[in-house]
Amino acid sequence: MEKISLEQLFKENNLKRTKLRVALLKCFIDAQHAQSYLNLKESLGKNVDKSTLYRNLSAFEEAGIIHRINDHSGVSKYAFGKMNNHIGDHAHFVCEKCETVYCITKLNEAEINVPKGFKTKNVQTIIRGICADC
Amino acid sequence: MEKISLEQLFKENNLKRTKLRVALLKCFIDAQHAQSYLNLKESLGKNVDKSTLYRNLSAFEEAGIIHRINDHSGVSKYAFGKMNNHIGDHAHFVCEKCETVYCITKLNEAEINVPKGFKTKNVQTIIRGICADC
DNA sequence: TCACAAATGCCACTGAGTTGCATTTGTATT
DNA sequence: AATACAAATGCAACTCAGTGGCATTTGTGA
Repeated sequence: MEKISLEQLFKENNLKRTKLRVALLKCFIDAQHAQSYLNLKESLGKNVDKSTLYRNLSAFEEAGIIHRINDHSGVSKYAFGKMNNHIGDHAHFVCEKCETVYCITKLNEAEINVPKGFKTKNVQTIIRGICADC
Repeated sequence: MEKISLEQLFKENNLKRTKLRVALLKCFIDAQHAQSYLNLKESLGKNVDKSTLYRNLSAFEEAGIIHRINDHSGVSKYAFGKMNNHIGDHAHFVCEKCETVYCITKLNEAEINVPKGFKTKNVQTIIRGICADC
């Protein structure tokens, strides 16, 4: 767990330091798991605007501050840190009981046999199972 | 490519043989790639009812005749055959240019390091890249 | 403190997928 | 073949995640 300077994050990415953004980043830093729009809205208080929140999530994602996770639940989840697009570098574990999404790093590289003529750019892996808490 | 008896499929799964279902199954048998709701509607003619089509897709999925694929595009795609839920058994290749989804079988087993206390049930893999046709 | 782009809030919209319900159709039985 | 009943269909209205337009507000650099 390394220390993060919010001010630096904003500066580096040409993002204005608004109250919502500070609160939002804190949510991500505090969160040990991936957060959905609803999780975040809950944490931030009910009076957060949907569009604004989604726009900030997109902005943060574009800046590489967070990454979006599709866990096949139908709602996107977001987690702190840049999604590394190299093969076998980043996987997501979805608990079938509590639906919590964990980011799993340093997954062994999987040798993927794609047919001739196909070019692999990146591989995303969803592992379903039961987490340690359940 | 093995021969498939439609009648048998219907019988085995207690599904009534309706015109739409026959046509729908033919779409899947003919299709070399995964099909979205819109693809199927296109193939079947515009006057197909949305609910009915979706209900049939669910019925076929439940019967194990087709499987649903989440390729992270926001729309589900469906392909003939049962999705095998064993680790490393079935992956999907999504072309970044034409958005076609290919089912890739016999992918080498990936050794997944999940943290202690986590129990893996199945692994789904999405490979993004460029297909042979693009 | 001024000026302006960027961010916000509100509202209406899109698009995938679902649900309730009345009508129709496939099939098993007489 | 006629019947009877469950299953399938068609239609309309709905849910829910996420987006887009636009007027207002706010952060920041000059």
